Amino acid sequence: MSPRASPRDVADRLHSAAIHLLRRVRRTDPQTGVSAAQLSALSVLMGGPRTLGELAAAEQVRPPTMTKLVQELERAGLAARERDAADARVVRVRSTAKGQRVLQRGREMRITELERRLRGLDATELATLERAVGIIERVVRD
Amino acid sequence: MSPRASPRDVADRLHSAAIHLLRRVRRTDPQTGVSAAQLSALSVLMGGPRTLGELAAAEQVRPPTMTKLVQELERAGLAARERDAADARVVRVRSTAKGQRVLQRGREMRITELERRLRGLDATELATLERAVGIIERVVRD
DNA sequence: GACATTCGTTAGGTAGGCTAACTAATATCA
DNA sequence: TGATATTAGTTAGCCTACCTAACGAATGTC
Repeated sequence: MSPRASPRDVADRLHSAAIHLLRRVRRTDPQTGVSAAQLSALSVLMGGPRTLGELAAAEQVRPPTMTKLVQELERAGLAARERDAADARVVRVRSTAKGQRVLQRGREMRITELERRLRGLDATELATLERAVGIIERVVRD
Repeated sequence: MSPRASPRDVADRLHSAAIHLLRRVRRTDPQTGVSAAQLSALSVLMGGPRTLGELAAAEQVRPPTMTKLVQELERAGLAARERDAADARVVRVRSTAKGQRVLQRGREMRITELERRLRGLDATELATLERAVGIIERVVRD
């Protein structure tokens, strides 16, 4: 067994790995027609409508950023906005059928390369990755 | 035990986790005065001077993007440009001593933010992350 | 010497992020 | 009840990071 890794070592390597991973998948980006930020927001909406604030929190961006992003999605016909009946301040965002189709297709193109590489892993490694992803999401969400 | 995750699911969530992780650590960048792109370019220059084209290729961006980036680095005194003696078309870029110091410090701030979050994990989780990072590095390296 | 190629820059556009300041709606409480 | 505070989202304005197209200057080729 290797000596126990310090949080600092893991942080350093995790950071580096994340950069390299994203650079890798980014290469196929232009072919998808949908940006990473849009895909990511759409995937949150797959779980059902969200208020703009919830979306911003889920995506870990500020509200004005999400306002713009949703405007883009709306213009592209991928999402729709509705005022809440009970509280007229809130804006409810939902993905359209088209949005769901595009998400499916765009996501596929984006991660196909990554997926192909993961196929070479054995079940144990895959399970480790899965657990790690859960930990990362939790740690980052905070 | 949850049903075994498919490579596709893991790829999807891993991709998403990487996006969120980098968004998070990027927030400390403004305090360093150096952006992520600049840090990344600087780290390439640590390996010695590069032509602008080589830098662009290494960073997987187009030449005009790198032109601007290097102009910023130069303005900040972090890198220097020199015309090649043999071929007057090429521009050779090297990092300055200040650039190297700033790279070190900026990288540290990013890592520290992440590290702070990892401190909350127990030993098992940290070990899982460590193994996962190794797997990711191997998978992405190709 | 004419032409093609290569390297880098300029010009102009898009997306994605931020803060500050605003409007509108709702909640609180004297 | 009416004044005040809080909350949700938008607008305005700025920045960085990317892109393509078009260009100038230097070099290579025939």
